[in-house]
Amino acid sequence: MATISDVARSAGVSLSTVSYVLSGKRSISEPTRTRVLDAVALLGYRPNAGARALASASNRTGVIGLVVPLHEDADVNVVMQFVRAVTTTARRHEADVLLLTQEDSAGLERVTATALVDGLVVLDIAVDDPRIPLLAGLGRPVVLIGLPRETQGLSCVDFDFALAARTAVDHLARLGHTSIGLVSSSTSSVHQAGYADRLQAGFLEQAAAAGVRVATQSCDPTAAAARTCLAGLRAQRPDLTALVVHHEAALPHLVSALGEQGVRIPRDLSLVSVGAAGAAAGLPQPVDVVEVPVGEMGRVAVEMLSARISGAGTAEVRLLSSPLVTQGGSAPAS
Amino acid sequence: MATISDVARSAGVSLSTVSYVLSGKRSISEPTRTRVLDAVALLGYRPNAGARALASASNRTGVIGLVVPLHEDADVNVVMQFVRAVTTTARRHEADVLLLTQEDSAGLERVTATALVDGLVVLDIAVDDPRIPLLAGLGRPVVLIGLPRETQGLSCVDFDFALAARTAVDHLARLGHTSIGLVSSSTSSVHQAGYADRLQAGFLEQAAAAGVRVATQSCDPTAAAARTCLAGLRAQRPDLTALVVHHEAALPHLVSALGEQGVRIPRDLSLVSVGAAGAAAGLPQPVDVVEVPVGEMGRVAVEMLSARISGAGTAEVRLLSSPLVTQGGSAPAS
DNA sequence: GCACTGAATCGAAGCGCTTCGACGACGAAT
DNA sequence: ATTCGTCGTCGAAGCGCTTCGATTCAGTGC
Repeated sequence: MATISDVARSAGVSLSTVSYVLSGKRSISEPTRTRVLDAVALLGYRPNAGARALASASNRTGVIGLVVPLHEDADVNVVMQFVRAVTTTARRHEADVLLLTQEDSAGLERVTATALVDGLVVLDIAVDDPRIPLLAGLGRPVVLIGLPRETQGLSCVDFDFALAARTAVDHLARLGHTSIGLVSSSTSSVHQAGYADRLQAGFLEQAAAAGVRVATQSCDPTAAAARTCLAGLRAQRPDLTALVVHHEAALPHLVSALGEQGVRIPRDLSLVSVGAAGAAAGLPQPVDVVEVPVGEMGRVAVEMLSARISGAGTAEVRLLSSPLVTQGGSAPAS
Repeated sequence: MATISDVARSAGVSLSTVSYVLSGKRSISEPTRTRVLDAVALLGYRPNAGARALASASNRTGVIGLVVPLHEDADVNVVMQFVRAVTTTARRHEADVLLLTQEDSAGLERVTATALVDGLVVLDIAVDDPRIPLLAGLGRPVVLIGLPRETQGLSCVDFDFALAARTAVDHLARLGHTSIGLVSSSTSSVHQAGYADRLQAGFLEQAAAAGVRVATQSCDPTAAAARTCLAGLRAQRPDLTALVVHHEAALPHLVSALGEQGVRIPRDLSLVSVGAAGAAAGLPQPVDVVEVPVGEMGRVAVEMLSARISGAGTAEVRLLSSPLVTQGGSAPAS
């Protein structure tokens, strides 16, 4: 590997001149600039990332850490969407991504204390996440994806699940539906993350405001569970004419089950799904959706982190929202 | 952040003594050792990773790069299994993982040339992968997961798909099956990767050797495609009594379709799946499996990379295999 | 008693880079 | 003609660490 002094020698200038050509932090005459750049190209010189980080006043490594859940009941599709958005956005900010798993709890300390990373994006934050004190004590910028109970001094990005539910109920209520069911996930991590509860709160609030009767039921992502879930809802409210489904993995099974039972969407039942992009694609029956903008959340998280790393911006909570998209999944109540 | 000189001052020793206590590369008296370690604990000292890599003779950063496909038709489940295995194995080798996406083609050069990583694990290698010349010219250890046409001087890990197919056919032939179908994936990336072809070659070879009649058909991972695929196979060979399925995503649809058509496994049809771990779990009918040991492949890749980074080992190709596990998916031909 | 060994420690060099303070040269202003 | 400011460039310091002699101080053998 060529070093900066190889370049300096080859171009017949001093070390510092090469550095200034490359950083642009001082003016350099055009002929010198060209000679240096030619030497760089000739030697295929790339500055050593470690040395650069060591020497620079800002002390930045250009690497951000991404902490992902790799346990069983994390939705791999959603995690992958985050990963994709975070890595591509990081690249736009001249940063690379170091991957940490949630299980490697010592990793947070390790990569920040040893200055491997400039900051962290942490996925899958629980309402009472045990890592929060640790993260706060790291002395490095951190952005959480998720909404802990106490957000004082923390940067957080999340989707406004309560608003999404209110939007869905409002839409259905305006169509004349007066009895609406809610299907949510039954996995514990989803509940620890709190967003299921926030969504349900929004659902109930808007239903109360609109005078809508409700039924709620959790569901596992299997065909059998979907049938049981539907039966449970009907037992609670035989007059159900609409469903809000907040469970991307169970959605296909629910739609199939409805199809098998001869329930036509939207004629017999209106259905609104709240879930990650693509979750409602390729289903045998149409559903309306409020899309959880997973990629957007990852993008915003990196942008916030990047700002904080460069000293700009302060801790803030950003709740994203997205519109309900009708695609034939709902109809006026008959 | 405390530096090594803070520790030295606090312990009343020289810089180098602290370094030797921490690395164990020279003998240090017990009292001094203790004083230094106490100071380290007191100050919460963690050596700066960049400085360490810069100064050390080995020049290692303790970071390996992992190049993953993030495009649409990559199976997220499989990718995630690789990621999990690679990160956990890397940790056992004191390394962290930097994530690169396949799309970021300049990334390979960037992270190696700037000495961000000590080596690379590259997933999803195509038979004629355009990155191979680039990877060879990097001057850093690289382990490929997949099997390119030319493996000269390259470290590769893959599953022996041909052997898996021969195993499956042999198993079925011994049960008296004389007409066996093969279902494979139709996505182009699967074929570029070459393993589908290797599996098919093994399938045909063993079938010929055992005097078994065959039918082959590709399939998309949807319910409709599964039905079409089965119809296609029956059209080729109305007497089919067994199926080898090499397509984890289509497997559930195929099994459902068979169930709907009243085909009982294993009474009416024997079915062997070749696919990633967990792909055959939770199906409504039993299937036998030859498991593609995705996690194992990731583990072996990191182990090989780790050896090459520390100067040990030479380029080699490792083909893993795994046994056929019978779990009620096959029965003697009637 | 003396050179000799080995254990324990230190000082200094240097990894590859950034950055600060000089410094010479030159045109503008006085 | 002298001073001043700018521009372009250089040298040296230093980021935090590892590592290679060198040094000191027992302890050993003769």
